Amino acid sequence: MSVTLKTVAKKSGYSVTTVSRALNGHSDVNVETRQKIEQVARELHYYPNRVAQQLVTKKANVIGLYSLDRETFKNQFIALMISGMMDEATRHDFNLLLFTTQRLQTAQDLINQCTHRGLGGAVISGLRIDEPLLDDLVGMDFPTVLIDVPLQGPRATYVSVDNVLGASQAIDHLAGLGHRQIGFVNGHGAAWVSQERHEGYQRGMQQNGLSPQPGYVFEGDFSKESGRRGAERLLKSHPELTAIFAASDLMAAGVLEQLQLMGLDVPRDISVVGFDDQDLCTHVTPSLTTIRQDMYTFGRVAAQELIAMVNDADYMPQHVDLPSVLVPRASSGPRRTV
Amino acid sequence: MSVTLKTVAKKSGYSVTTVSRALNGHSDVNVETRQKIEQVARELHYYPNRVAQQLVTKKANVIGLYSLDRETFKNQFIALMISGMMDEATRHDFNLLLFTTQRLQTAQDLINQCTHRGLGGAVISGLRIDEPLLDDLVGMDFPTVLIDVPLQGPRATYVSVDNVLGASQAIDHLAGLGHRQIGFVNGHGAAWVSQERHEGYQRGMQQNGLSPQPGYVFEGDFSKESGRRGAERLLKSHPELTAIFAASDLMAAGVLEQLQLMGLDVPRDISVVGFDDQDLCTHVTPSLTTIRQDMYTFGRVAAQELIAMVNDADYMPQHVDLPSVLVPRASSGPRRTV
DNA sequence: GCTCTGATCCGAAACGTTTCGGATTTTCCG
DNA sequence: CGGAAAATCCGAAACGTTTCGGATCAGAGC
Repeated sequence: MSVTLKTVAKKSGYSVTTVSRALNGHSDVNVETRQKIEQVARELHYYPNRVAQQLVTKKANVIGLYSLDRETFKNQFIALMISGMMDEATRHDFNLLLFTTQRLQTAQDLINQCTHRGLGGAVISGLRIDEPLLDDLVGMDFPTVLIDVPLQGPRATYVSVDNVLGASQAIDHLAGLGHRQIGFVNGHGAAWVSQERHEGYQRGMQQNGLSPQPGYVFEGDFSKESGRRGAERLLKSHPELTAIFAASDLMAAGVLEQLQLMGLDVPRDISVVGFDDQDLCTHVTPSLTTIRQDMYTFGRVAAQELIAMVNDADYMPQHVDLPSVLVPRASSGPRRTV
Repeated sequence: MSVTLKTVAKKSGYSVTTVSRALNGHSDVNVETRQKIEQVARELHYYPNRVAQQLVTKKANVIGLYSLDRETFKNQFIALMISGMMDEATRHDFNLLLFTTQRLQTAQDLINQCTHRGLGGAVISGLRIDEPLLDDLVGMDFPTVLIDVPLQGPRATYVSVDNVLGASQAIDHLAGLGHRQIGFVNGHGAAWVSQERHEGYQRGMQQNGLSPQPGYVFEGDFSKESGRRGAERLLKSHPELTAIFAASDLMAAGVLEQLQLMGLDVPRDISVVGFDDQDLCTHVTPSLTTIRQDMYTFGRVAAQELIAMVNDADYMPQHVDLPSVLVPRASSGPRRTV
């Protein structure tokens, strides 16, 4: 059968206890003994049974990623995040468990589910800002890291970029190119990042001495189609616009498509800036100027904070704002001088 | 603390054994007793501890996805597959574990690692065809499903599309549009799909009465950059080409870029067909005609076969060839009549 | 010589579940 | 009514690990 501590004990002539302590680096075992045991363990290809380990220590070396929005699986957002979490998890010898849920239960149920699946903590992605569960979550004694939803507690934190800053960087960039009438295609209001990016848009406009008119803002839903609709609507009612900032690359791609459909040349007639820096930025023509957020690092940092919490009950989790950087490409250019 | 079988037993007045059997639907427990116990369990919010369950039953309700090629995390390939696996896993009340490994060990080591992490079986993605581990894998008594690498055994199978057919569909499409000189930008030879698609290219040419010249084939590496190089090289040495088939969408995007750089109009001067049907097909201009393979279903089917193997030691795993379908878009058109 | 200390090892209990084998009670049938 | 069969329940062992509380022994200090 499989090789267990008992097998190693029998072969090496020591007791199960000693073998365990030797392999775990405890101090009360002779150095020669330890070496002999390690030797035998290696020969026998011994791996500790994580399940048994977990059962007794109750320290679950497992973290989970709870994804509430299945749509995100269609873009590379989630894949890069998973990639980052995985690297961090293997570095700490943790396992990474994945799951989704359609309908949400109470915070307590969610945590019960996690606990009994053996999770030590969870990263939750795709929560809506109006989720009632959110308020309860902060009080729970279960390590949690949220993605792009603000929450701070003794056992909970979140990671995001400074979306206000990111959006204002986009506006700074456009204003620097001479644009004064800048439209904004936002994501849906249930996402926290939408609120933040909207504020960033406003602040950016003001900082550059421009007046953000309410009519310059269109609320989309992060889909490409909504980007198209946004561009159409904004330009129909405000033909004076010379630039559009979209709160996601996908929507920006829709904007580009629609503008070209309307016979406008980007960036000669009108500039476009997106948000995220997904691969599609370089596939689209013209290539898309955007605000980059590094999703791989999102995953790493989230996993890092989570693991720190799991390993140390007293660890005070830190909120991390990752940097957002402007990536200039071909879709933005100087304002056309009439 | 946490509520266990013992808690329920004490509260309900029955023994741990009976509670366990009641909750698991065994027949030797009175229907009234069962109801009473279920009632108590519900009141107490009892969830069985999966870890303890796993330890004793040894039936691990956990499957894993082993990803060997980190690059795939950059495209949506893997995300969709994960999504499909997840749905199938939750449907069967299985957990989904994720991990990668940089360097490969022996098949035995790999399986040991999996087993001791509590995995009941694994989906392996990104294996190279020349991987020495591959030969050993077929003999192992560990449920395995490979993605896009052929392997059949009592405890192993693979899922893929019929890549020969897929590629020949692309050629049929182009030949049907009147093209006779069709170039081929392939992926690297270490991928099984490359060999298959190459054969499909040849077969497609022959079926349509065309002679596949060796010089019409360029070996890339699935990257966009290699698609650009491929287009450049092929057209420099064979300017008579009126169509190019690329073995992935990403390479096709590179081909498109290069062609436009060379002043050629797609599809007026030259047609392009890709493979995969990733989202970028619709972001690129002109939108990309391609051979669609449904990665979400890849994941579902892979998980399905795997779970069947885990649940039933006698289950004979089936190889599944998913359908490939041509998705005509704007990048392919009739051959230009001179 | 006697206790004390430190080094080294081990037995047994515990984690929460399933299951084997048996115990007890009830029902059924000739 | 006797006994077999069925229904219902339970004790104890097992899964593989960690850890608590010793046990043993050598050497040190007096």
